[in-house]
Amino acid sequence: MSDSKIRNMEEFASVSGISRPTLSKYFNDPESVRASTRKKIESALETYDYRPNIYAMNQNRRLTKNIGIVVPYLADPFFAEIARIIENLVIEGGFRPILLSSHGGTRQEIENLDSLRSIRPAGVLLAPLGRRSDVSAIESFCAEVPTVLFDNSIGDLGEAFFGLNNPQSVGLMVEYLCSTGEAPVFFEMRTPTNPNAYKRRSAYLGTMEKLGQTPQLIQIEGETWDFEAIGYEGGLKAIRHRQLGTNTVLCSNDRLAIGFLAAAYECGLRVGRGPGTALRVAGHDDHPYARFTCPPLTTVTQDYAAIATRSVEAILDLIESGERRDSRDTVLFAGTLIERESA
Amino acid sequence: MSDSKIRNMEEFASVSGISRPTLSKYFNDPESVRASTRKKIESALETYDYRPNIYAMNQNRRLTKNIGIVVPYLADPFFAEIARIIENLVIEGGFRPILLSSHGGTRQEIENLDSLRSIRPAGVLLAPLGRRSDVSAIESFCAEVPTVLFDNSIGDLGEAFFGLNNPQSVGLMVEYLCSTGEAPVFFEMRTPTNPNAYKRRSAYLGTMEKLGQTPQLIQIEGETWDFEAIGYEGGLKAIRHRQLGTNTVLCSNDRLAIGFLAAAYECGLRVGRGPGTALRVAGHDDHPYARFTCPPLTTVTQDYAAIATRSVEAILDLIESGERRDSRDTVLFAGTLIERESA
DNA sequence: TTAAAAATTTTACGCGCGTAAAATTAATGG
DNA sequence: CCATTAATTTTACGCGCGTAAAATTTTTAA
Repeated sequence: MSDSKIRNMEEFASVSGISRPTLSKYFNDPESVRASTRKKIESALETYDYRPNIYAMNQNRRLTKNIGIVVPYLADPFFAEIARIIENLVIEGGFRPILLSSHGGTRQEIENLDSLRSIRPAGVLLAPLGRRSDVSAIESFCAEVPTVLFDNSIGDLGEAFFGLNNPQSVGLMVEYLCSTGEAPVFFEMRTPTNPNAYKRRSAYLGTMEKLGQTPQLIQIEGETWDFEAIGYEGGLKAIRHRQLGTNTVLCSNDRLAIGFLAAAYECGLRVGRGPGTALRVAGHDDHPYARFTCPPLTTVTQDYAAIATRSVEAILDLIESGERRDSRDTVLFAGTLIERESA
Repeated sequence: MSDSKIRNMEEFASVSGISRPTLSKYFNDPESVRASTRKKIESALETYDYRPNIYAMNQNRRLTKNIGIVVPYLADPFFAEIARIIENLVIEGGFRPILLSSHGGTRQEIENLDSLRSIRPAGVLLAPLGRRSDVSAIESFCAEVPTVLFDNSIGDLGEAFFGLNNPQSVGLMVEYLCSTGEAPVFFEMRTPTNPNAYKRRSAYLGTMEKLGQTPQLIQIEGETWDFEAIGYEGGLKAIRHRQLGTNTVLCSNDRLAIGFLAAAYECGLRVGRGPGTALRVAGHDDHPYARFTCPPLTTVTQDYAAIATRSVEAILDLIESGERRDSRDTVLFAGTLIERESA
C-alpha cells in the first residue's frame, strides 16, 4: 500500500490511469462503466487510499445517496429494532441511512425534517409522532421530498404507507381472550400519542360488540413516551380502585402492559392463565422484551421485517423511477397471536 | 413571507443588503458579526427562505460542525438513552450530531468510523464495542479525528474517557448483598463482549475476598447482544442444574438479570427479599426497564447524565482549543445503590 | 471632534467534483 | 476485416461557499 495519500479525484485519475469523468461515473454507479475499467479502478483503489469528498460529490448532484429515517422515539426498543432493520436494507440498496429520532417531541420532529431538507436526501422513511405531529409541516415536506410513511399514518400523506392492520390484530386478540376466559377490559391512555392507539380502541369496541360482549375502557392519563411508567401508575390506580370489571386486561401496547404487570405484581395479583392466578394480561406489538416479562406476555406480533422491507422497497422504487406515485400504496400487515403465559 | 426562494448566498446577500463574506461569517458563527448586522441578517432570514447549502459549506471548511456519536448497540435502551442525552447536548453546543450504531458487530463499527471519516467531523464520541473492537482501526481513527471515549475504554485510546467506576459500584453491591443476606454468586457471560464485564468480575472477586467470602462464578455461553435471551437460557440451566450455591445472584448487568428473572419465574422460584422468597437477584446499570421487572430490580445506577455531559464538554473543549491533549482525561463516576424488591 | 480600532465590503481565487459536448478509442457483429 | 455501436478521454465550465487581502465604512475611545 503506497503511503502517498491522494487528495482528489484528479490525482487519483493520474495514478490510476483512468480519466476523471470516468471515475466520477464509477463512484456514482460502479455498474455504469465497462467491467475491465471497473476492475482497473478497483485495483487502484486497493493500492491508493482515496475516497471522493462526500461534500463535493453531493454539492452538484441533484440527488444525494442519502436516505433519511425518522422515528418518533428511538429509546423505544420497538423503533430501535425496526430502524436497525431498515438501516441495513438501505445500505444493501446502496444508500447511506441517516437515522434521526424525534424523541417524542413535535419540535424535534420538525427540526429533523428541516435537517433532512438541508441534506437533500433522495428519499425519506418517516414514522411520524402521530397526534403530536405538525401535519402541515409533514405535508410540505412530503411535497418536497419523496417520503414513505410507516408504523403510523397521517391522513394520506406520503407516497406510500406500511403498517399494521390494527382492526385485524386487535380483533384476533379479543376473540382469543373471549374464547379462553372472561372478556377483556381495554387498558389505554386517554389521549394516546399514537394514532394506532385510536384504531386499536375502536377495533376493541367493534370486536366486543360483534361478540355480544360489553366493552369497558380504562383510560389513564399521561402525555409522555414513558409508557411503562404510565402503565404502572395507571395500573396501580385501576387495581386499587377496583376499576377492573373482569379478570382480563388487554393493554393497548406491550410497554403499557409491562408497566401494568409491575403494578399487578406490587398489588400481589398473580398474573397468568393457570390455576391460582387472579388476572390475565395481554399486550400488543410483541415488543422485544415481551418474552422476558414475568409471566411472559401474550401479545400480537407486528411483522417488523415485512414493514421494514416493503418500506425500503417502496422508497427505492420511488427514487429509481424518479417519479411521484399517482396512487398511494397502502399495505396493512396482519398481526399474529403470540400465546405466552400471561393470558 | 416572500415566495421568492433564494438560491444561494449571493442572492441572499443582495436581498438582505449584507455582503456575502459577512453572511458567510455569520453562518459560521453568528456571534462573530456586529450585533446590528446580526439583527439585519436575522430579520432578512425571516422574510426570505434561505439556508446555506450544507455541502458547499463543509467542502472547504477544514472542520465541519458535525459531531459523530457511535454506540455499540442502539437497540439497547441504555445506549438509546445516553445517546439521546448526548444528542441534545451536542445540539445545544451548536453542532450537528450524527448518530451511528455498530449493531454489535466489528464490521459495522469499522464502517461507522470510515463513514465518519468521510464526513470530516469536528469530533467524535465513541462507545466502542469492546472485545470485538478492531483496536488498530480505532487507534488510527483516534489519530485522525479528536475522539472521546465513553462507557467503555480501550487501552488508553482517545483524548479522554468517561465511564463508570466498576470496582466501586460492584463493591458497593457485593457489600450490600453480603450484609443483608447470603453472599452472592456472580452470574455473567464467559466471554463478555464488554470490557466492563471483566472489571466487574474482578471487582466481585476482590470484594468477596476482602469480605472473607468464597466467590463463585457462573459463566454462561453466548456471543450476541441479546443479553436477556442469554441470561434466560443460562439462568434456566443454572437453576435446573442446581449450580447456584447460594440464594443470592448478582448479575453482571441488568439485561442479563432481566433474563435471569424470567428463568427464575419459569422455574417457580419466587424472587425477593421478604419471607417466602427463594432467591435474591441483583443487577447492574439501572437499565430503564429495571424499575418494571417483577419484582423491581435492585441494581446500581450509572449516572447517565454525568457521563454524557462530561463527554460532550470534553469534545467541545477539544474542538475549541484545536489542540490535542497531552494527557488523557479519565473520569470514573461512582455508582449508587438502588434498592428495590429483588434483593 | 478626531484618531485609532473594529467591522464590513470589494475583489478575487480556490475547493473537489458533476456534467456536457466533441473527439477518440475500444468492443461487437457479421 | 470493416462498419457500427458503446465506452472513454479531452476539454471546459459551473456549483455554492470559504477565505484572503485591500479598501472602505462604522464604531469606539480619547
